[in-house]
Amino acid sequence: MSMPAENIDIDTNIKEEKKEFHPGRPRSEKSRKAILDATRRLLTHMPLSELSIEAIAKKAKVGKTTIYRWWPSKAAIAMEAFLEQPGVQNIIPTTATSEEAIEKQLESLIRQLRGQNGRIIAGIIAESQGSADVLDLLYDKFLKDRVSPLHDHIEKGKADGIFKKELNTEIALDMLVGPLFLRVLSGEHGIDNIFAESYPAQALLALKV
Amino acid sequence: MSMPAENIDIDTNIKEEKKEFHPGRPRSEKSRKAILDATRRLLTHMPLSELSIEAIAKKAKVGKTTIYRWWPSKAAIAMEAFLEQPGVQNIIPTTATSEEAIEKQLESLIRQLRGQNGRIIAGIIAESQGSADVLDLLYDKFLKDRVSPLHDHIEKGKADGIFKKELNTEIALDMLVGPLFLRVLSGEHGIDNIFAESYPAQALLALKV
Amino acid sequence: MSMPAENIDIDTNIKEEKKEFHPGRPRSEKSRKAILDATRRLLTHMPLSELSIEAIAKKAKVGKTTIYRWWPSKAAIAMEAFLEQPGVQNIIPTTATSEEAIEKQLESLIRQLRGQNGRIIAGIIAESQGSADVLDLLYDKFLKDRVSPLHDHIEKGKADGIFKKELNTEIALDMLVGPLFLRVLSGEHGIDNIFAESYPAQALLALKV
Amino acid sequence: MSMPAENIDIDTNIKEEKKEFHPGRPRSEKSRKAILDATRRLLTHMPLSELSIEAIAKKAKVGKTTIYRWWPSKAAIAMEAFLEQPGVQNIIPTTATSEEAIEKQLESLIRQLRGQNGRIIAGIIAESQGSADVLDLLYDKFLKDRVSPLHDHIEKGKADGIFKKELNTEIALDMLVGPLFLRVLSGEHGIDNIFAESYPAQALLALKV
DNA sequence: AGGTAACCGAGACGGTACGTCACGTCTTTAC
DNA sequence: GTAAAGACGTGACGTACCGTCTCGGTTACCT
Repeated sequence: MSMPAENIDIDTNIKEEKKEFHPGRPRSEKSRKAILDATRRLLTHMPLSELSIEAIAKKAKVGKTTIYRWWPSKAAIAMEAFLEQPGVQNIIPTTATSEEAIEKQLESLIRQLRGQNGRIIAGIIAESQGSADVLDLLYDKFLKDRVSPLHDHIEKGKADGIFKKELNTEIALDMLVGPLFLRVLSGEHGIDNIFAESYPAQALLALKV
Repeated sequence: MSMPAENIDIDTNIKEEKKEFHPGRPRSEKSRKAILDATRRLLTHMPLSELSIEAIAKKAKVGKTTIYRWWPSKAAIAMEAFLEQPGVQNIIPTTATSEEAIEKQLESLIRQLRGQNGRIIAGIIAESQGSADVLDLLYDKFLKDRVSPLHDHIEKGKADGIFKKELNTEIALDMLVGPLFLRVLSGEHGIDNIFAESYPAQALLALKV
Repeated sequence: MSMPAENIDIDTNIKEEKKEFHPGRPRSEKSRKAILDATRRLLTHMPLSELSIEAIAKKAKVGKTTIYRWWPSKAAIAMEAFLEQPGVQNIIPTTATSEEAIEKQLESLIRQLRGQNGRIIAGIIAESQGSADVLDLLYDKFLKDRVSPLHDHIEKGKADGIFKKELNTEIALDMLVGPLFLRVLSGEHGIDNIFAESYPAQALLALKV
Repeated sequence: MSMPAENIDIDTNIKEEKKEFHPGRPRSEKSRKAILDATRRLLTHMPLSELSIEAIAKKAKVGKTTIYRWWPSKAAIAMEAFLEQPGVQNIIPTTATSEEAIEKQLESLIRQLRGQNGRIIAGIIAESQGSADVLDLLYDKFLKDRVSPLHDHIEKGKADGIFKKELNTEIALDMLVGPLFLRVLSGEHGIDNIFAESYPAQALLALKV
């Protein structure tokens, strides 16, 4: 994965402690939820490319300005709507062998990318081809947490003599996740049952000596 | 690769013999070339998503109708402009071992997908997320010829005992080409020199026992 | 009526005697009829403004070039289609008093301008507002024969002491035909039964001492 | 005149008192004026039939949407541009004999329909032949106020014994205004000086006993 | 009989304008 | 200061016709 460098959000922790003074009317949580909800609903009927900010605003009964104030693009809204769903949070398994860790992570990814969810991510990948910002967003909000951990496990597996030492780790990483995204981008029959069940084991098989 | 089934054009051979009569003014080869050329030029300055049919028409000094008469979408124009370039024709190596054949084919694919060309294909993949027609186009005009041949070589390699027998051929196919497209979609630093040189060998390494 | 000056077609008489040599294939009478017929049919469904040359060509199974070769505008086609119909030929009554002649002529005009036919003439008048050629056509092919004869009868009526001497003949002429065209241009309820029956007498009433 | 029945706008008076709340950005008076002004300027160079909404938008430096938001057709824009000019407002003379009132009204109409203004109205009449909406517009915004008042004066004149009792009032009305519109539609030499000066008296002459 | 030339149908061509859609911004009142 | 509403200028969409052109093929008269 040749993705952009990390972009640590330094404010994240501070926010909790320092109650900054914000004059004026505070952001409406109701609107935020209405926007993300409308987006999710609309994306069940149409691909991200056909989704328009105006349609979201209308469905959420919200001014367009409110959307533009808080999100830079429809891909960003879709990303947030996607991540807020139950079942897409990424849980990093604490203790396990490299092999088990990779298998679990691939299973988790497959779970997150099947069906409707996969189509959202596919849409965001599509949008990213015309905008570096969306590409960064995709990496920061989705890939970083889900793909990077695999890197260390591959290295460890190689050190432990389980995986082929000659494999370039970066390329091995691509071989683990490449097929996944290829399927996600391949339309309706993307990640089918057979693939979902057999892929993690098959991927490991390729790495093993 | 879960792509649509082959769609053999039974007329292809007949076309050469049977000179069909087409009443009316014949299609202008000059315009066809001007359109593809303008498309190629414009795509060096902008991604496919920003390319407009109107801009092509203007640059090619051609009516918009002429474009719509012959191509169903800007992705189709881009595909044809891409394929017409020297160096993207797919040559299937005649005699070779499975291993060599796969290596050669991967090298060829990498050559075809580096730099500007890769960005065109990435754009077409992006467009395909909103239109099944474009997805079919991508398969019929590009993937079918370049990816399918690998399938047989994987099977042969497995039968010869060179590749791991436990590998599902379909999935192995995805593992060969998935990383390639992942890089192509990853932006500027997509297929770099290191990847280009080491990938074919690395991919084979994963398949081998 | 302030219409353009006469435009005598000097060839008209000559044509009959002098059989000019026309090399090449002669004009197709079949096509001519098909075009006028298609035009008439289409004009029952749509106003002249919505009629397109392409629609005529398609309906008449004729090349567009054939139409453009023989007619300068769709108004000209409509005019010819209109005039070719039975019942619109103008017959000048031979002997009569001024009063009778005017009455007959107005009755004839009303007959020619009622219903569907009126809508065609209304369309041609509309087209004439953007093109002097169509205005000339309207005068030469339609108005000249039907309206000018009234001029002399008005003068004669004034001389005979039947009509008001103070009336300007030109203006009186406009007063005779103005209301007719006003109705024709007034849409669906243009020339209704009441108007059709009472107008000639009413118009004469206005002129009489 | 067989025009649609009156369509009294009952809200007119209320509008002044009741300040209706209109959420959102208010209509731009600047754009409205720019559009009407551009239309007026363009119509001095070309007939209404050649005027395009796009040309207006370009000249007025305004989006096409802004035009379509407020006007249903180019005829409607032309009508508004026409009516907003000084000198085309219709002033109904308060006290006068039927004869004087008709004469004044005809003089006023002639003033409003001479030259450039007449060509605009002619264009609108032309457009109305393809669209009932434009025909209604022509009646509601122009004819109703200017032609209908004549109706009552004709009746009164007949009752007073000044005008011929046998005249059908509707037809008499057409005889008063028919010649006017006939001239307006007759092109460049439409309403000339001779007509303008003599017509009102001539028209009355036709009605009088 | 063959040559010549204008005709014919079909339909592609470069254009212009259509009316619609969505963009991202701006301008209003209300909270 | 944020929010809903919706008008604004912009630009691209895909379509309909315009009037012209370019084909192969037809139909007459004149050598």
